[in-house]
Amino acid sequence: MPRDYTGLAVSLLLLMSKPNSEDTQTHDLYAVRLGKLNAMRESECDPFRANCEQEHTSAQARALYNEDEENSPIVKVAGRIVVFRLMGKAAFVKILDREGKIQLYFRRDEIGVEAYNKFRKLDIGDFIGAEGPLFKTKTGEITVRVAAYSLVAKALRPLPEKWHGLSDSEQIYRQRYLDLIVNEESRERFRKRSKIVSVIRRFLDSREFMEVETSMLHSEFGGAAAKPFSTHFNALNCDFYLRIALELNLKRLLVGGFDRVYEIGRIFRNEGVSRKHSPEFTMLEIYQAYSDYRGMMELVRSMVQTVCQEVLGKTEVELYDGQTIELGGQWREVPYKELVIEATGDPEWFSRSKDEMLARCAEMGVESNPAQEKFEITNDVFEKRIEPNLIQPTFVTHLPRELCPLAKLTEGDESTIDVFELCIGGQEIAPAYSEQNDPIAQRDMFGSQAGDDQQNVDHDFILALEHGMPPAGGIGVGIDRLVMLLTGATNLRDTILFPTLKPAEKKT
RNA sequence: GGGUCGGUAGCUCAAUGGUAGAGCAGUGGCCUUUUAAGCCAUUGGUUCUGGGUUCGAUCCCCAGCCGACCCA
Repeated sequence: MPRDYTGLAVSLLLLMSKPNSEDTQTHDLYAVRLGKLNAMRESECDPFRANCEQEHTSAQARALYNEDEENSPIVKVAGRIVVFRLMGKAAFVKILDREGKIQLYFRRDEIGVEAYNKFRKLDIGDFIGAEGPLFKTKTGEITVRVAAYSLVAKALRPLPEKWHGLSDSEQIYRQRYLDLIVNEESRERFRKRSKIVSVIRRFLDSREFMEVETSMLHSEFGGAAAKPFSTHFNALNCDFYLRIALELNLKRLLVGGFDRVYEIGRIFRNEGVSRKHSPEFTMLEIYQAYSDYRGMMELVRSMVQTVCQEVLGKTEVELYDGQTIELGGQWREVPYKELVIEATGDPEWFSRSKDEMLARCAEMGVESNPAQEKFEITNDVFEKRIEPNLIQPTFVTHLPRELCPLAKLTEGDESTIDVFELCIGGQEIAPAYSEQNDPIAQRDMFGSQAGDDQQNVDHDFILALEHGMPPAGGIGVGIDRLVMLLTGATNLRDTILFPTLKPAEKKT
């Protein structure tokens, strides 16, 4: 008994509307394929088989080839048809599996007339399994000479164009699966992303860090300066925020005695989207007790070098604009103030008045809002004139204390904090601190930052600090940006499988 | 949020103020080592949506939707 009455009904409709289906043709690609599917069902050939053995991936099969073709091993492969070249009584087909493509050669005199005629009706996009010995074609391509095959899953929709792939960025994001099928560089980029994350885990595990998962729903938002998304918890009848950082919970774990913790997780910031910003993105935060920002320098350098070496096989990265970044060896280290003085050409910059700073900004073509504080104006200079030029890996150290309320002050210079910002390829990749563990200083810092709005002070976090937190170094690494760097992607969304988009208009 | 550009066949793209075209995909035929296979024939369109100008708009104008890029 047919399970799919809808399919049956549609096929009946098709039969009724196309009495001479032999010589009429329909232009609707979906209907054509649905017709083939129903014809298969009628001939007791299941177009969606329960399973199919894939004994060899495309790469494994190819590796089994040897020159003695007479005694070639039999391989069993399975995948989606992406190339279909029919040449009368023989055909070349390429299938795509998780490791790539492999070519299959079908001959009518080898698989039999009946099987061959069924084979001819297959479509690009269908999944098949096939087995047979290996041989090399005239042009030297290792190919499976198919002895037997079976359709395992029918595709009812056509794939995008085989040569140009999918180029409409909207469709690439909305129907990522199509992008992954037809755009090899995209497939490769996401494989690399996965590998990057797994190497990071192995690296941190080898240094005895413990991976944790902390809550995403927060009743206070903190740990960063960003606007949160809000949501509502019905059962508790209260509002929550989606987390904007991992920081405060991980430090609570330091208080709790987990000396080395990290979390790789999604965080959410209710701000604009751009080439470098996404409302949800993946953050790695690492906290190590009995360390400080200098310890984090060694950690992150070693981690990035390990990841790069294992994922790319070298420590050199090429940017999309042709520039080369060398990630090997030691990295440059330079204080923030030094870079600002260099960029403004003013050794007395930090003792200038606000008006003098604004005047210099105007000269340099840096737009700055006069309502801002001096440290904010200075940071405009940093973000617009300095950061974009930090192509080779650079630790920018000793930022002004106002820029981060959660770090320790530098001994001997209370205007700066014990932090660095790692910049590579003109982008901020990772900020790291000697974490503030003095609850009194932390409360003061929150207070001065929050101003009159005391609601922004996370009292529960202060309470945790009051129980004592060991000295620690902490670092946050933007995974998406690291992936951008290592894959040469020009856009953050190209590193995110399903980037946030407005819902498409509903079509029926 | 502001500016610029784009939306045409399933996909990649042309074109025009006067009945919208190609390549790929599809369909039918030829073809037993192809490499974007080839050859012959052929189907396929709410030109994003809604207004306006016009005898006539896919094209010009306005608004909207969606996206990309740049700026904030």
